[in-house]
Amino acid sequence: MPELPDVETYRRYLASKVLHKKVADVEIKDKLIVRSSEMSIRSIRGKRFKSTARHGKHCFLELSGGGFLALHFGMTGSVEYRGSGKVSSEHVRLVFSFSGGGVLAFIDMRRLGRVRVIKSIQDFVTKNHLGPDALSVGRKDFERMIRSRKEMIKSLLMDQGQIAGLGNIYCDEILYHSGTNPRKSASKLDSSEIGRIYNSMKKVLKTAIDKRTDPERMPRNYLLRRRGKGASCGFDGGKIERVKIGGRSSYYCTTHQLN
DNA sequence: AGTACCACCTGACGGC
DNA sequence: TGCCGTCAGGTGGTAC
Repeated sequence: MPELPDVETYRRYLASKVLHKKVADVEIKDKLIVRSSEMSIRSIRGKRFKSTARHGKHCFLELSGGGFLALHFGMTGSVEYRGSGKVSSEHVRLVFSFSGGGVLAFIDMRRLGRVRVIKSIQDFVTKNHLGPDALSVGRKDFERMIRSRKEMIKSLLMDQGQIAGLGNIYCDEILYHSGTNPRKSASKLDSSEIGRIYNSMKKVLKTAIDKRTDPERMPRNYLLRRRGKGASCGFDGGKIERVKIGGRSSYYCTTHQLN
């Protein structure tokens, strides 16, 4: 479930579990997810994780001696630390074991995740054409970006090259809160509506991170708790409908998002 | 530039 | 029970 709030939750989890521990061994259980040389991944042996960072849906662990381990979770990726014993999942793809005990596993059922070693986050962001992080982008830049495009607002928000971090679930959530039809052309949004989208984006992301993306803890009226057959809007009881946008299922309220 | 597909992957679920 | 299509919160490529 890895969009920005999930990845931020993983980042905090990693910061609390694996910092400053010495990596005693690295086990690559699935070569498919390793997207830099196996050598570079193996060379983490003997190093420590110094700090954590995140940009959009990418999580970074700084390595002692330079460089970063970059994690991307695809559709089903996650990380799990065990102080003792083994990680039980049958989809463990990569395992770091620490001196003095403990293991960190990268788990990914669908194998769409990617793990690599990089030199600098800045270069990585540039090379991968990532836009500014959705949590740090400023209102002015956000509005300029929206106004420069004609595509459907949802597709635009999903585009990692424009803003990094938003995926299918949270784009729907944000537009549901701002009362914007997901199919509306970005260039047709006026300043006040862009402001509503911007504010919804920040609020939704912060709420999700605060609740650690646990659906049970999220507010009842959130759309992500109402995806599915015959659901009704948490604001006005309107009918929630599903349509395809950019090939992805999109849910919206046929009452307050009709514009 | 915007959109519509296809591909990469695995698994769950509903219909017959 | 088995098979089949569809769907799933990601990204990258192609072609019109």
